[in-house]
Amino acid sequence: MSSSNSAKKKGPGHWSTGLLTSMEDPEMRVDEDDQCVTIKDKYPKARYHFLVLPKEKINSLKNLNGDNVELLKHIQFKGQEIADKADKHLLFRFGYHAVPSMGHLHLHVISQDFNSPCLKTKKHWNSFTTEYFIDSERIIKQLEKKGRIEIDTSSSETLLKKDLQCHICSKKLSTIPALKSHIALHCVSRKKST
DNA sequence: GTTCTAGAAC
DNA sequence: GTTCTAGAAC
Repeated sequence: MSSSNSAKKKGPGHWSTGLLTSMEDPEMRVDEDDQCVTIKDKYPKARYHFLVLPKEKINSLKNLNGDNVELLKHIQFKGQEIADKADKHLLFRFGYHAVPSMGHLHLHVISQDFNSPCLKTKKHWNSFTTEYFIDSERIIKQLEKKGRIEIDTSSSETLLKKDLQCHICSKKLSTIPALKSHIALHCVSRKKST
């Protein structure tokens, strides 16, 4: 009896649909316009970590075609605007994960300090500091040129297992805590010193 | 994507 | 002994 769950209330759903839920929650929205919504990442991997999502239902990079170029340019512009508003003096990157865990296309807008307690694993680190993180500009150029995005899933998996390496000076570190202590010494994730 | 935790690594 | 990683989650 307890196994019947055809109730009208819809539950939280599978974890991978979490972004859609967050997108629709007004309290999560940092910014919104006719084409896209910006939210804070629920588990930020740096001091500033936002996600920009198109309102149009696009599941992943593989679903993009030449018609989406203007939308992607708009999403990147929005991301830059949000980053600028957050902190003009911090370096940010704007890009997509090669193989994201969460459904619905999302641009990561992330400051390059990577100073966050939510950054805990090798996968976290490598997903933002190796080629697993694909800059928005590259995605847009490839879309303009080829009309679609090709991702090599198996080589992406390999990237996540790479040895830990500082994104600024390339020093190799053996553990996450050692890496975190190391990057804290770099104060160069700022654009300028005034 | 996260949480939890066994056991590897130190 | 503690720290840290990595794999299951029904």
